[in-house]
Amino acid sequence: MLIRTPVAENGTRCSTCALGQICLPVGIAAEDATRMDALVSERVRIPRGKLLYRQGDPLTTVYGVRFGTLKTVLTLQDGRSQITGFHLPGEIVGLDGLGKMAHVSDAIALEDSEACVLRFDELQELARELPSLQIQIMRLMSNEISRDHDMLVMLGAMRAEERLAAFLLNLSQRMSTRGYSATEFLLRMSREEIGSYLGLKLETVSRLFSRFAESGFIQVKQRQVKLVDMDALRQLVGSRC
Amino acid sequence: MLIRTPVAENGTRCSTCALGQICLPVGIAAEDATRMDALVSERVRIPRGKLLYRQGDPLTTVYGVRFGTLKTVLTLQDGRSQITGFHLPGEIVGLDGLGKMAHVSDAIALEDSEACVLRFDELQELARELPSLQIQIMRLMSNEISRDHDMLVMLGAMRAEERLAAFLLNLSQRMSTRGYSATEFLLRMSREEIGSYLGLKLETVSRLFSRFAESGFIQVKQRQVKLVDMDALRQLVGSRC
DNA sequence: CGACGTCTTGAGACACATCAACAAACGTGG
DNA sequence: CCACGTTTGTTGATGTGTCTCAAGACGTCG
Repeated sequence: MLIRTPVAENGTRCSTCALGQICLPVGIAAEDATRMDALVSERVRIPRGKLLYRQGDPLTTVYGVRFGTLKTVLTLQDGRSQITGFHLPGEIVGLDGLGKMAHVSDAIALEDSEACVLRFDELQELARELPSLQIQIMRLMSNEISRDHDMLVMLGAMRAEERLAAFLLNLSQRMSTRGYSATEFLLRMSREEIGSYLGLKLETVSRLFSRFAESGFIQVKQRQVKLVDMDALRQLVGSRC
Repeated sequence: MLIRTPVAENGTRCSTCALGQICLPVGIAAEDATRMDALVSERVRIPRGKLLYRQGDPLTTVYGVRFGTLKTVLTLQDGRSQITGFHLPGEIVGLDGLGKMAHVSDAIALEDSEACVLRFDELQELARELPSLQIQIMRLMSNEISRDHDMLVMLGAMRAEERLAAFLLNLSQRMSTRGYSATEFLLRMSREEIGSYLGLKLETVSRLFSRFAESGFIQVKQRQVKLVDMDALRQLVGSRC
């Protein structure tokens, strides 16, 4: 259904990828990185709104986001759903399903996106030979656990205002790591999706945007946001995250 | 501060541990499991209320709970805190700090407990030689991510009643895997701790217990609970988790 | 026995949800 | 390019689930 394209002989792979300092190759020596190139033999394009994988699908591959943005969504039987993450270039998605060898969430593109396909068995195999890769995989998973715990704090202990401020600051930080402006960016997700992620309703999110704008913390025009007073936002959060 | 005891030459180790089918050795062949014995050269006792590790501590070891119950807590600068997990025997704690090589939460004993000390570098080393151990570590981490996502759904999309029902069912299931009764058990945590975990106040938790008891779903006497009508609880949750 | 921590229960407050109307932006096909 | 329907976002009025504050009961342990 999705278009899978083999990577050209001389195409960009891990060892030459611009995301090298964010993605899987972090901390891996140049000579080892070339061995990782064999991992990425194909990529998938995911048009906006389409699913990369679906809850329950057998898991044989995980994915590295190459460009675009994905969301991962967990759906309850009664139809209620929760977005568990927004995924930017350089992030690995699908790791949550490794334990069951089946995907436990849906992954959906928020804009036209592309992902590197990583066969899990090959990844496993190579990790055995490259200790630094093994460490990096564990580090990535550990960081995801740690991020999830931060989210638990947000949902469990913060008020709506604090959650949105933390969300904006977190996004800002991630955009900036990827070479984009830390203060001005385009939200790829709707108010409803932000709400789902933060455990709020879209109306609440919308009101908060308006309130933040009135207070002069941010400027908003549709999905284009500009963080004007990051310190004020930080003060709202009061702390880490 | 905590008492660390070397494991006796002929003491119980991984290959002979009763928790073998829950803990690290899952899926590892008998002859390989004996090699894991070398990993567990000491154990720690954590008396009730004491910390096993603290947010910010450098991470050189992770821990396998041997008996007792631990909670992991994330604290914000303003003092608010969130319990990110309750940990029963056979569970590995500390994995969330691997990425930063420092602990990102406090681990505190809810009752007198004991944990196996696993040096991370040794674990890493052995995982390289035993592919099945490498897989098992990844599986454990993946399961933790997946559990955290389930928690996100609870905190983001469920009402108080549903959260408590899901909590009780989850605890029931975990007790039963460990050979305890699935319907009758002692809560090792206070109402306030349950509340912190579920993103609720202790009064709300207390009221819900009373309400569930009135409805005949459960019987409660202090921390002793008996699940009388599990189907009713499942219906409350309406779904998975 | 008294002192302390834990739990229960009630009354009232408040943050966020719900319901509803409208406005703005977007996409599509003529 | 415009007209149209659809999706997405804004804002207001009202409702409600959970929190807050408070008092008292229970259980535990010195």
